[in-house]
Amino acid sequence: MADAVRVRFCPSPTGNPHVGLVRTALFNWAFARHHNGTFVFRIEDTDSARDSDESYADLLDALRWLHLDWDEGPEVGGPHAPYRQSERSAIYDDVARRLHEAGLAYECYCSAEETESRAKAAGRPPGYDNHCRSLTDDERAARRADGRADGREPVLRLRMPDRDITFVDLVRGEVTFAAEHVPDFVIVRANGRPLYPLVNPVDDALMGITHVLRGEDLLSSTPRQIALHEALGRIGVGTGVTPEFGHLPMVTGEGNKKLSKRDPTSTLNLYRERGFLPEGLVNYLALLGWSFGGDRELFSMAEMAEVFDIGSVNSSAARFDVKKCEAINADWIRRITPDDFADRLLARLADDGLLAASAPDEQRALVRAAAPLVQERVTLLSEAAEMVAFLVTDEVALDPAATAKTLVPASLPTLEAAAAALGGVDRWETAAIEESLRAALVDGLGLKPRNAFGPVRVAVTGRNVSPPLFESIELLGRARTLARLAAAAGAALG
RNA sequence: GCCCCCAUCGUCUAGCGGCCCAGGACACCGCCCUUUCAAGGCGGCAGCACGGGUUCGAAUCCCGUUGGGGGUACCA
Repeated sequence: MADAVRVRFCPSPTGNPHVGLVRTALFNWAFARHHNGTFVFRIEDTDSARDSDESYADLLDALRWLHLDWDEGPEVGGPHAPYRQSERSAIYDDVARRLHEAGLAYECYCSAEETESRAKAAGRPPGYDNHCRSLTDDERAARRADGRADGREPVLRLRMPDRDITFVDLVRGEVTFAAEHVPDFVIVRANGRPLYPLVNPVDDALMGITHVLRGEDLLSSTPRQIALHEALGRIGVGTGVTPEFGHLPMVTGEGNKKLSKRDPTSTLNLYRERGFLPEGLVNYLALLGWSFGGDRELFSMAEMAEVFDIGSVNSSAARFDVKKCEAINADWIRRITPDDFADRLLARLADDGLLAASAPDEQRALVRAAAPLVQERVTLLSEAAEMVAFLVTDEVALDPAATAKTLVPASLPTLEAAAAALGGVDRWETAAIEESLRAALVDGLGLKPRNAFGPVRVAVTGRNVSPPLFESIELLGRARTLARLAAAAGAALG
């Protein structure tokens, strides 16, 4: 199993997870599952100034909610634990020391100002000029003495090979960076703390990662990582095999800019709060840069994993379209079983504080009975909850806009006639309810159905939008229905 | 500035030389159904960025232009 696929998802715990991050996790997950490989989850928390435990917890919670299960990583462990880089500093210190001793990395005292002024003086574009790379021992000692005198500690830079670096990107094909455009880069800060360009490849090497699938924003850092992998191979860290790289297209927002954690519309939690199903969100995200084939757009994660092929991933950026995401979610709401939907609706009601934990079983039963009626007419779980809320309260909350428009003095006769008709219904069931209401309002008062049932709907459900009216009335029961009709009549009078 | 990547309807995409005067989905616009909202049905609008090649033949291959994006940190 030497060539078993091992991929990783390695976010840094800063801020809220966003949908672009989720897409990267999803593609890694699908790739691993497709190849019966291993999906490693690693936390890159090497920047103590920006990392937070809260964000770390959010990350785990997010992956769990999305059903992106990991084989190795936080809370599940694995042969390469620990999986939080903040707990691996001894490893990085050791590797950095060995790279230095092997002459593959060197100390550099150049400040940013020095580097900049040298570039300007030489008429070169900004960037490090490998100044300290080829110092003689004497010169190096002098730099060190100078630095110490100024109270400065050196950074450690990796020595880049003097050749162009070409690699075959899994989604883009061959990519080449000329040697002169990739200067020696810092792998350890002056304060001794390792940097991402070091720890990321070190852990990939140590954890036996075979394929690196990440965002296109990291494409130009690839030659540095390849150089580092080669250096690691030389000092015997890891397998000595450089992983293959695949750069996923950016997920963009308005203005076609890369989605950032600061963009509120990109925050995963926003979609959770709005009542997206994880299946719907994931399904939509899969469509960003990849397609199932055969004009098919609706599929489960398992189905995706079956056919996922990194080579067929698009190379151009994709815009996150909330409308389309909602449409896919709506399809998913219709796709899950009625029982499943009812369970999630109940959970949502509880989360929204609309259904107390102590609520009687009859209320839960009412919601279950109403669930199929709303399952085919909502886009989000939050809408469904709003739509059935009238069933689990004694007094319905009348929507002000609906009330102002519909519960007007002119609708008084309608409400009274409806109450009278419903009071006389023998068998309290949908068909009889509809029959009596039609007879009283449409035939009796000569109203158009639209005008006849509008006030009744608002009176009973509190809103203009509700589950089908007659079914709703049946579920609500006679007593509560009549009470609401009476209350609405009062509201109609002002 | 320099480096790298990208380019099919408004958006996501199918298309990997002839099956395409370009297919699907979302959005949008009509109509039907209808107790609201949906769902469903039918129809419509709309695209190969531009210019050169290669070829009997190009959305598909090559070059250039333009446009967009990413990177250029002692962040990740």
